[in-house]
Parts: sequence; structure tokens; C-alpha cells
Amino acid sequence: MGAKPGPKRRSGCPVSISLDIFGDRWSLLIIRDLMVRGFHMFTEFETAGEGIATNILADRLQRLKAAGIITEEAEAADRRCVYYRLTEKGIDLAPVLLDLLVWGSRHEEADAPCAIVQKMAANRDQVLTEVRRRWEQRDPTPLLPWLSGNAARPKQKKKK
Amino acid sequence: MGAKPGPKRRSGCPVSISLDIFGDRWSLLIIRDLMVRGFHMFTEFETAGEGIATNILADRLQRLKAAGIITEEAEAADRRCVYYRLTEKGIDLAPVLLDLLVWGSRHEEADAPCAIVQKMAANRDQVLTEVRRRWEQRDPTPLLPWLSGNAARPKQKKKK
DNA sequence: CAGCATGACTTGCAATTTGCAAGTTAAATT
DNA sequence: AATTTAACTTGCAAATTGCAAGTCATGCTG
Repeated sequence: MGAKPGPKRRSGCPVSISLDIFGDRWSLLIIRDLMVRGFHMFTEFETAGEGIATNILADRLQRLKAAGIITEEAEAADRRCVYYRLTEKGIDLAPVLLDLLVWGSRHEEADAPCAIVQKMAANRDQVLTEVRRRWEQRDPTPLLPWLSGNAARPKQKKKK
Repeated sequence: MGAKPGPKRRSGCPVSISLDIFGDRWSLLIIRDLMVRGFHMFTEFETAGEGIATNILADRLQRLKAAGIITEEAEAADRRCVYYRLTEKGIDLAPVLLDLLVWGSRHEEADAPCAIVQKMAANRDQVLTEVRRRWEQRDPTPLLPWLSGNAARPKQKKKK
């Protein structure tokens, strides 16, 4: 008992609750892009990712915001832009992302050099500390350059 | 090159691939029940969990089997029963489950005593070693007694 | 051994959720 | 002033979920 009734939960199990919040095909990918690719804007998620539809993207951003995982702030320079950032609750998902990375890399044929991922797995605490440091200091350098060279449809128009 | 085309993948990113396989609301709950509650049978998942529909349960079991995460074996004693078990690929999801547990417990109001979860988080490697040991030795004792007392809707028919 | 119970699923729909494509609105740019 | 750009909506069609009920082999019981 004690749990607030707000969003419908299937049970009080923490695992189940976590999945109620971000247990779908897209949420954690958005969080990944915020965490390790230095993305902040709607169009970045839209064009450089795995091809998410804009209505789904808008929906997921709202849900993640409602869940306190990300925040939205207006950008002073260009008032059209909305900047999305991870909250502390959001950056605390770093271990989950790292485990998904390690598992996928170990058990499926993925585009990530196994050696690098194994090294990350071996230095787990250091990696997590570094991820958090970047978040705290708002260091925008992408953590994983090899993830940035994505194999999804590039789909970008060439701008001059 | 590299990746096999088999199941449609949104990209070659390992995180994305992992989510393509078990990124939904139910798969990881089934895996949790196999891993820490000692469940093996269809009805166990069906009745003692968060209220999964039987058609969804059947579908998820098939997908997890197709993905090589679980196996199915007939039980000699009672030929009606099918026993599901985690493969090594499946037990390798233990870190993910543990992280979901820790995150949910830390950031949401869940039914798990925080103290215990914090202790598990602090002794992460030991917990993971123990989970694997139980799997290797087919030790059926539930790992988490406090998870077994589930708070989901009982939804039992008051069958006499 | 007839009859009921059990385990593991199907089947049939209705209600959601997803996935496209196109449209909208406000704020820069040219 | 006209065009772009960013961030979203809207309108459906298609796929997925959820619910209730039904099937079909066993297994158990009187």
C-alpha cells in the first residue's frame, strides 16, 4: 500500500512500475539519444534516430516529461526551439541503457564493436560516473561516437 | 554486412535491437517471474502476475522462445504441463531486471522495502552471481520473497 | 470408467495504440 | 514579403491489446 493511484499500475512491483513508465519500443531510445548522443531537439530525435513518427515522438516526450524523466526548456537564442534535458531521475536510467547495450551487443549481431562494449562492461562504474559527470556539467560531447554513425535510414536532406 | 535481416530491426544499435526483442510491457515481467520467482508454467504466469491476458502470454512465450531467451520442455510427470526455462541468453538479462528494480524502487512508490533494494544495489555483483548460481543449479527457491507477496489485483474467481 | 477438473492454449471481437502522410502555427531567414 | 524551419496536430488505416469464452488433450475421483 502507499502507492499513489495516479497512473494505473499493474502492481506494486518496482520492475512492473518501471515498465509501466518506459516499457515500450521508443522511450528508452529517446533517453539514449539524450544521454549519449547529446541530442536535445525535436528534429534531432526525429531525423537522426530509428525513424520515429512525429506523433509518437511528441507523445513520448510528453509522457517522459509527465513522469519527471525529462524537462523542457525554451531556448533563449531561437524561440522556436525547445530543449529537452534529462532530469536526475532520467540520468539514473544510465545503468539500464548500459545493460541493454551490453546484452544486445553480446547476444545479437549489432553494429557496435564488441571490444569497445566489453571494455565498457568491464569498466561499468567508470562509464556510469562519466555519463553522470557529463550530465552534471552539461558537457555536450557525444559519449559514443560509434553509436552516432547510425545505420538507420539517414533520411536527411542536404543543406548547403 | 554483419546483421542478419531476420526480424526487422530499426537500426543496428544494440540498445535498439534489445528493445526490438523485449521492449514491451510484458516480456520482462515474464522473465522476472522465471528468474526470481521460480515460475515455470503457463498458469503460474497467468494467475500470479499482473493480470496478463492468456493470448498475450502465449504470444510472448512464443516470441521469447523464438528469440532464444527461453526454452520449452515437456514435463515427464504430467504431460499437460509445459515447463519454461531461461536460456543463458535469458539469464543474461539479470542485470537489466536488477536495474529496473533499483530504479523503480528509488524513483517511484513501490511495494519493495527500499532498504533491501539498496542492499541489493550495493552488492550488485553478489546478487547477480547468486541469480546465475540458482539458474545453473536449477535451484527453485524464489530469490525475492518480498516480491512474491504481490499487490496486483487478485482477480481470483471465488471458485469453491 | 463416467464425469469433472486442469493446463495450455485458440478464437472472436472491441478498444487502443501505431504508423504514415499531410497540415498547422509561430518564429527565424532571405 | 516570401520562404524556411521547428515543433507539433490531425486524419485515418493497420497492427496490437485486452477481455471473455471456447477447445482439447490429459489427469483425477467416486
